[in-house]
Amino acid sequence: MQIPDTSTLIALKAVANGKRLQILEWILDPREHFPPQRDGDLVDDGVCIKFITDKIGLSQPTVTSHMHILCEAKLVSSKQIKNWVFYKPDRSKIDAVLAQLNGRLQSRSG
Amino acid sequence: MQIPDTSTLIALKAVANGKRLQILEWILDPREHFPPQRDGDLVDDGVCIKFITDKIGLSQPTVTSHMHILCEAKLVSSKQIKNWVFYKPDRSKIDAVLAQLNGRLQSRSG
DNA sequence: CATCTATATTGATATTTCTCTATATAGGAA
DNA sequence: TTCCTATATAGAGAAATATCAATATAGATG
Repeated sequence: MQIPDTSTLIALKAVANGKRLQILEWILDPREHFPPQRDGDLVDDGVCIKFITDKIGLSQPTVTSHMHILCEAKLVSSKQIKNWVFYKPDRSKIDAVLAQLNGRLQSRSG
Repeated sequence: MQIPDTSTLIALKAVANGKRLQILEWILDPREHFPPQRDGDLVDDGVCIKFITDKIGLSQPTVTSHMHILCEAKLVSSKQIKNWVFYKPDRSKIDAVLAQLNGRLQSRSG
C-alpha cells in the first residue's frame, strides 16, 4: 500500500472488526462482563483470555490472533501470571487514538 | 459474522483504510487540497471525483469503489451536476460516528 | 450525428483477513 | 514423570478487500 499504516490507522483497523470491538468493550468494563478471577484482578491485571474465548464463541487460536492484533495496535497490553495471560486495555493509547481521529476528522475550512 | 455490522462499524471499516482516510481528510478541507472548480463549489457542492482520482493516483474504477464505500457508510454524500459527480463529507454523520466511538471506548467501571 | 469526457459497471486477479484443526510449549497437579 | 490445562504457533481454506483493464452509459461539444 502506497500510504503506510500509521499508528492511528493500525489502531483503526484493529477496532474496525466486530469481534475485536466487542472484546475491547468487554475488557473496558470487565466487572460487568466477566466473573471474578482467582489469579489476577479483572481491572488491575486484565481479563484472562480463556474467559474471553468462552464468551465470544470463537476458537482459542482465533481469539489469540485477535488479541495479538489489539496488542500490536497498543490498544491493550498483556501480562502473564503463572499459566494465564491477562489482557487489559491501554486507556492512554485509546484516548490518544480517539483524540487523533477527532482531530483528523475535524473540518478545517471556515 | 456473528456480530452484525452496525452503522458505526460500517463507518469504522470505511475509514480504516489509508486511501479512504486520506480522501476523507482531503475533502474535509477541500480548498487546501484541490483547485477551484468550474461547475461546482468545492465546499458547497463537494469535490469532483476526477480531481480525487488524479490526486490519489489510483484507477478511476478503484476510486469510484472507494467513494461508494464512504457513501454507504454515510460519511460522504454525492451530488451530480451535469456530467460530474461531487463528493462532500457529511459533517453530522462524521460527528455522530466520533461521538459513538468516544462513548463506546470510555471506561465505565470506577 | 460523431466524438470526447466523466463516471459506473463488469469481471478478473492478487492480497489480506478470518477462521479452523492440528500441534507445540509450558506450567500445575497427581 | 505423567497428565491436564492454558496459550501459542503452523498451516490451510474460505471469504472479503483492493486493484486494474475493458466496457458501458450518459452528458457535452463540435
